[in-house]
Amino acid sequence: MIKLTAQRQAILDMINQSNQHWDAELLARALSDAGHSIGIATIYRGLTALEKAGLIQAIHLGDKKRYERSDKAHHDHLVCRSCGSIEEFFDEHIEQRQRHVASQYRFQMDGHQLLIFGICQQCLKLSMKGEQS
Amino acid sequence: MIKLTAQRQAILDMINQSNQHWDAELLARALSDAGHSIGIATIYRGLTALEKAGLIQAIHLGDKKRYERSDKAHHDHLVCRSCGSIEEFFDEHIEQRQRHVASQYRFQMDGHQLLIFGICQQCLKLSMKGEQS
DNA sequence: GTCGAGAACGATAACCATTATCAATAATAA
DNA sequence: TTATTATTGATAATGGTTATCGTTCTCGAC
Repeated sequence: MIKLTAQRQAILDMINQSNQHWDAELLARALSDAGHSIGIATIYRGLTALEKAGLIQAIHLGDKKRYERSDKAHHDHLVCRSCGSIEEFFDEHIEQRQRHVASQYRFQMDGHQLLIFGICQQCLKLSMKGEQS
Repeated sequence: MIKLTAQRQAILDMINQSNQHWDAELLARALSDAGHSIGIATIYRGLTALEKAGLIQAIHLGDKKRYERSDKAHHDHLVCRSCGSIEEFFDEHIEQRQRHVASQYRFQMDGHQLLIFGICQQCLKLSMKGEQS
C-alpha cells in the first residue's frame, strides 16, 4: 500500500540501522549529515506513513513522539528522568494482565504504552560518586 | 510550602469536585463559567504548582496534559480511541511486576504511566448497531 | 513516448499546548 | 510603613507538529 520513495527509504534505513529512539529533529540532522537533504515536513509525513504501514513503531513521550524499528518484539520502556535515556524491557505477566483488565472492562484493546520513570543505573552511580566528595 | 491563593484554591476545588481528567483549556472554561476569571497562564502555573505539591496528579496523554484529583488511590487508564473517554483501573499484579522489572534493571522507579488504548464498551455497542442497518 | 491524474515533495505559514516576559498587584517580613 | 518577594494577567515567544500550495515525480493509459 505504502509507496517507498527514496526519502522514505532513507528514513526507514536510518531507523532500522540503529536501536535509537528517534524524534523528527534528530532524524533530520542525521539524514542531513548522511548526505540526504529531506524537508522536515517530508520527514514528519514519512514517519506517519511508515508507522501506519507497520514498518516502524512509535512511542509518545510527553514532549515529543519517538520512533524505533518495528522488526523487534514488542517491549515497553524505562525512561531515566536524569539523562533521558530509554531502556527496553518485556514482561509477559504484565502483557497478560493487561489483556485480562481490558476484557474485564469489555474494552477492545488494540495497543498500550507502559512507561516506567525513574533514575537509571548509570545516573545512580554518578550521583553516589558526587555525594562522596 | 505551596501558597494556596484564591485562584489556586478555585482550580483545586474544581478538580476535587469531579472525577474528570481536566486539561488546562477545559478547566479555564469551567472556571470562567463558575464566575472565576483566571488568566490562562495562571491556570498553567497553578496546575504545575498543585501537582508539585501533590495536591493533584497528572497524566500525559500524547496531545495534552491532564489533571485529576490525587485523593484517590493510584490507578492507570483505558483510553478510548473513538470517543476519547478515559476509564480507570487498578491491577496490583501489574504494579508488582513493574517493581520487579525495575529492580531487575537496577532502575530506581519513582513513577509510571500505563495507558491501554482501544475501543470502549459504549463505542463498541454503537458501531455494532451501525453495522446492522 | 507523452499525456494526465494522483501522490509526494519542500518551503513555509499556521496551529496549538505550553512557557517566558514583564509590568502591575498582592502578600509577607522587617 | 517600607522593602522584599511572590503571584497575577495579558501577551509574546517557543517548540513540535500539521496544513497549504505550487512544483515535481510516478505510473498507467493512450
